[in-house]
Formats: sequence, structure tokens, C-alpha cells
Amino acid sequence: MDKTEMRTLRTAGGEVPVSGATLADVARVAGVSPITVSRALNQPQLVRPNTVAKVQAAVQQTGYVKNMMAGALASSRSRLVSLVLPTISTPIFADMVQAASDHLTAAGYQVMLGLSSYEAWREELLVETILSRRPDGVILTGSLHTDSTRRRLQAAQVPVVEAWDLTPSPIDMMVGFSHEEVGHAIAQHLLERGYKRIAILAVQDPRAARRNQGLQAGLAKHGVEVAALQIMPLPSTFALGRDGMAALLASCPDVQAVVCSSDTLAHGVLTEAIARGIKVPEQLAVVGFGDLSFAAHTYPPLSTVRVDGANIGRVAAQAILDRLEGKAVGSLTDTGFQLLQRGST
Amino acid sequence: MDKTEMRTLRTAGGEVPVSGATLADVARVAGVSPITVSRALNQPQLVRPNTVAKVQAAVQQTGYVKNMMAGALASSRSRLVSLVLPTISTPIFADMVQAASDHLTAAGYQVMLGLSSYEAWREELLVETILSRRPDGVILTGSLHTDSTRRRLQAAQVPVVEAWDLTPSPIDMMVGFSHEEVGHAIAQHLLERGYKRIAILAVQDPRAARRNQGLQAGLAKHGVEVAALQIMPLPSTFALGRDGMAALLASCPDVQAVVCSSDTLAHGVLTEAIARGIKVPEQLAVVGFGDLSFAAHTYPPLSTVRVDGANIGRVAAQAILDRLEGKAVGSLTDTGFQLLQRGST
DNA sequence: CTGTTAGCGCCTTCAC
DNA sequence: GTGAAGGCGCTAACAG
Repeated sequence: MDKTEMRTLRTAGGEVPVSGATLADVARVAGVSPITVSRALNQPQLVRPNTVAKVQAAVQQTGYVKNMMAGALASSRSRLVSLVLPTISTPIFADMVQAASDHLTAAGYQVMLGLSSYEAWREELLVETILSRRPDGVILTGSLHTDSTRRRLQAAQVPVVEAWDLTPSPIDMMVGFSHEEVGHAIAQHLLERGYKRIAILAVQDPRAARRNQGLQAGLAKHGVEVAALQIMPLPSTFALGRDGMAALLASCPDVQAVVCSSDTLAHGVLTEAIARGIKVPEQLAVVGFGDLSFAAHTYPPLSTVRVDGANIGRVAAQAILDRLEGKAVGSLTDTGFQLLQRGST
Repeated sequence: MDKTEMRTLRTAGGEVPVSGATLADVARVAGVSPITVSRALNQPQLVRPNTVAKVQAAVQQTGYVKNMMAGALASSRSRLVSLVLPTISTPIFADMVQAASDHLTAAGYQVMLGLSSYEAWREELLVETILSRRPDGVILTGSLHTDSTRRRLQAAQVPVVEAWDLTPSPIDMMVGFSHEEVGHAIAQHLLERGYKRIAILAVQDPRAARRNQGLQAGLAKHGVEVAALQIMPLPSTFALGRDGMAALLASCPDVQAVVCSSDTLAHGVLTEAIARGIKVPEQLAVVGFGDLSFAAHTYPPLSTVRVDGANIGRVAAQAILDRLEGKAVGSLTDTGFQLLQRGST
């Protein structure tokens, strides 16, 4: 039996071999060439089973751990996909990350996370750093990026998905829905039910702003103006919903419907209303936005625009993977949304 | 003016240089050697300002993007830190990731994310893949890992933080608190207030189980047994809280207090109670666990065990960074917890 | 099926 | 302050 030079580390649980073995070490132990080890590990079907076994034994013996940094450099394939988003504290974003991560991990890719806090300059810095890792794909949030960000991504010739939006000129691919259309749908929904004094409670998110524009445009067509507009600082929280509702009531005590930029906010509005003895939906309608399972379980259940964050994550990841495999991929994918009426309107 | 070979890409916005420039290309344009470019970019203080300027100009001109893969291989410093956790859908975990990510990004590191869905075998696979990237640090969740995971991490000689727990034998470093103590604190809190028929509603999380053990042990000391124990499948949701409460009431209609494994669950319990006309806290006490700002804003406000996820993230990240800079770091950091009484007990 | 050769792009170590 | 040589660990391309 070969005696490879193998340092060990004394720990509570006994001796542990210190990883430092390279492909060459494994090859020496297995009595084959380095490239054969590489193939036995990465494309075993190209190697005789017998040889594969010898290599696996040698891997065990040496405690070899593959070095993907070296692999990535040699092959220009990093097996890394970057996700860039404003925050993961919003449930729909968390759902998306979870789904994208699961999908990519299953396909043998690893996820790099970049959080921009809704700030374009941070996103720009993140993208710059991210590209220096030569990711095989980048998934961004929304369609608002600095020119520099767009240029860099294009120059990098890396598959890019802009998620959560649908506009005519993507950097590369887009997976999402039209926020203006969401606004229109809400307008129609409320008008059909005879609501007139409609207020908006939103955080400072550019996509929420676009939904609000859609809503206002939709209402305007029927001669209705928004009764009150309350913009809150990020991030969207339950407490903010309660505070925002209080502010809204102060400026417009006879409001009939409140449209919120998130379910979290809407839940706060609901709670504030109930705490004040306002009956929902008899005296007040509340509309949320998101994908929280609790929207169906609040008391009373919340009407909401449902968008499937997990699906967006899955589709975005798949778009990257398809592109990497050379498959043709549409540049615009509409994941749609659903206006669900429940107990609050 | 040098005419470097520079391919361009025709896009909607005009011509964009295709990144493909290397250090050597930049060096050629700047009229210096590659190593000088490297220094001008990474340790400018070692290079004459004049030279730095020339290099920066050449970088602009060539559209050079640093290749950290090559850099990592040559220097054995990846500037990558891995976060491994069960899910990011739980608000306290999301807070932790946000804080750790912010801290690491500010220090020039990038974050790799691994989600294990509370499954040890997934964590094991993740750690294996992660180590092949040669991260400069790894932050895990909890203290329950397979032997193989522990061994691999030790062998890799990489700084490791196990977050969210505090047990006597860390792999390397630990940042968290004792879940048994949380249970004890809750027991004491409830007993002092005269509660006798105490029920537990929890998801299948090993740390929640440890809190429950602490609670049961604390109660047992005073001769009190748990009136009902309801374990729900993961993940913890608002809806699950309502369902769990319903189940609890079915098996124990006269329950006086419900202790939940998360605020989300507790909020569901609260809501179910209110929907049934049960008065909180007059007829029922509810205790949550977490760091949600809404715990203070539910109706009525929720008593909860507050743990600061953001702080855990920050401290864990800092522990990794300190270790990388050769500073001495304690292996056990107790981040503590706070039992906050509000309107629900 | 397996091996040889030749880099990938950068940084370390030493020299000047 | 700047440069030359060599190598980090792996894989592409081509032989055999």
C-alpha cells in the first residue's frame, strides 16, 4: 500500500487528514494520470469502471477535495450563478431565492447572493464584483439598472435574467409580469364593486410605484381620483401597515378601500382597522400584493394580487440553464398574476 | 494611441467592448509589467501615483474585469464566505443573512448561499460542494451535523462558525444562545404568573425541540406537566398556527397558555383564538419566539422570546473576518435572548 | 479508454 | 518602486 505524504490534524474526535491533496496526488496513488482522475470524477462514463473504482479508492485515501477554482479557471465554467435582489426579508423574494437556489443546486450550480437594499449604486458595485467571479449566469431584480451595470453585463456576455418585471428592452432575458397591468386590474376590480374613495399605501419601491401608476390610470379612465396616497419608507413591515393606516385615516376618515404594496402592509392595515372597530369588508376593503399563504388566513381573509415568487425563481433559473445548454430561450416570459378576492373586499 | 485588439458587441445602446482583457493586456496598454498592474489595482499604496493613473486609464480603455478565479487560485484566498442554513423564509434567518451579507460585502467578501431545508444529508452535500470552492469561511446553522460534515470542515482548516446555538463542542466557533435556557425562562415566566395548563405548538426543528425540553424540564421542577404538545410539519407559517391552535383546542379545550416555536406560528394562534372569541390575554396566554417587529404590533401585542438575528449574523461574520486577520477569537459567543412580556400573557 | 502537452490569469518570491 | 520567473490545480485538445 502506497504511503502518501499525509499530514493529520488532532481533534476531539480523533485524527483527521488535512486536505491538501491535488489531482496529481490522487493520480499517483491510483497509478493513473491526472487527466484520468479528472475524467473518472467528472465524466465517469468515459472511463473503465475498474479505473473509476481505483480512483475513488485513491480519493478516499488521500481525502482529496476537488478545487473548483482551478477547474473554473481551466475550463471557463464557474458553475456559479449570482442572484442580485434588494432584500430577502420580503416573503416573495425569499420564496424566489429558495426556488432558484433549489433548482440551481439540483443542476450542480452554486448560488452567490448579492443584496442591494434597493440602491442602484450598491447594485452597480455588486455586479462589478460579481462579474469578476465569471459567473455562468446572473439573475437581477427588476429592470431599473444604471447604464454602467447594463453595459458591463452585456460586455460580459453572460446569460442575464431580469426577474419581477416585463418591459420591452431587457438586457438579455426577462421573467415577470407587468406592474402596470396589476394596477389596472385592481382598479377594475374596485370600480366594478362600486368603491369610490380609494387610498394607496405603498413603500418606496419602483415596482410598487408602477403598480400605483397603473391603478391611478385605470381609475382616471372612469373619472375617479385616488383619495389619499401614503408612501412609507422601506422596508415593508407589519407595523408600517398599522402606522400607514392610521395616517391614511387621519387624512381621509371616510376611505372605502386601501390598496397596499404588499401583503405584510395589508395585514397591518387590516389589524389597525379591526383595532379601531372598523368592520372589514363592510366598512373598508383592503387589497394586498404578494404570495403569502397567510393572506388566505388573516382575519378576515385578505384580497390580494397573487404573484408566484417561487415560480419566478424556478423559471429564471431554468432560463439560465437552458441558455447554458445552448437551447433557444425566449427573451420575455410573462409569469402572470392573479387577483384573488377573499373576505376583505 | 495604442490600438489594442478589442472586439465589440453591437447592442441596442451602441457598441460595447467585449470583456476578455487580461492583466497582461492592461499591462501592455499601460506600458508596464503585469505585476505592476496587479499591485496598482490591489495595493495602490505600493505604486507611484503616476503609474496607478496610467494603469487605471488602461483598465478603462481595455474594459478589463479582474478575474478572481485566477486570483484565488494563485493566492489561495477566495474572498468567499459560505452561509448554510435550513431556509431563508423564516424572518430571523432572513435578518441574519441580511446582516452577515452586508458585513461581509463591506469587508470585500462575497456570499455563497446554501439552503438545506432542515435536512442533514442536504447539508452534507452542500458542505462538500462548498469546500471545493475553497471558501475563506463557513457559517453553518446549529450544532447538529453529520460526522462527515464535521470531519470535512475540520480537515479543510477553514474558519467555521456554527450560529444559532451554544453547545460545549463546536467544530470551531459558535455564536448563539442556549435553547434549553430559553425553555427554562419561559417555564419560569408562566409559572410565576400562575399558569398551569400549558400547551406547546412547535414545528419539527431540532432547536425548537431543545427549547421544548427546557420548558418541560422547567415545568417539571414545579410538578407541572405540559397539557398538550402539537408538532407541526415545516415550514412554520401563519396558517399552520391557526390549524395548530385548532388542534390544540380540540385535545385540550381549557388550555391557559400556548408556547409557540415561532412568532409566525404565535400570530396564527392569536388570530385563531380571536376568530373563536377567546380573549387574549384574559382567557389565553400566547408566547412566541423570534425577532419580528410585528410581535409588538399584533392585536393584542405578542409576548415573545426575542433573539436578534441580525446581531447573530453580524457577530458570526465578524468572527470569520477576525480569524482571517489572525486575531484571537473566542470559540463560544453567547448572543443571549430576551423574554419580552407584552399584551398576550 | 488513457496519456501528453500546454495553457487558463493571476500572484508569490525573489531580484534589481 | 518595478520586473522576471515560476507555479497555483485543473482541463482542452490532441495523440495514441
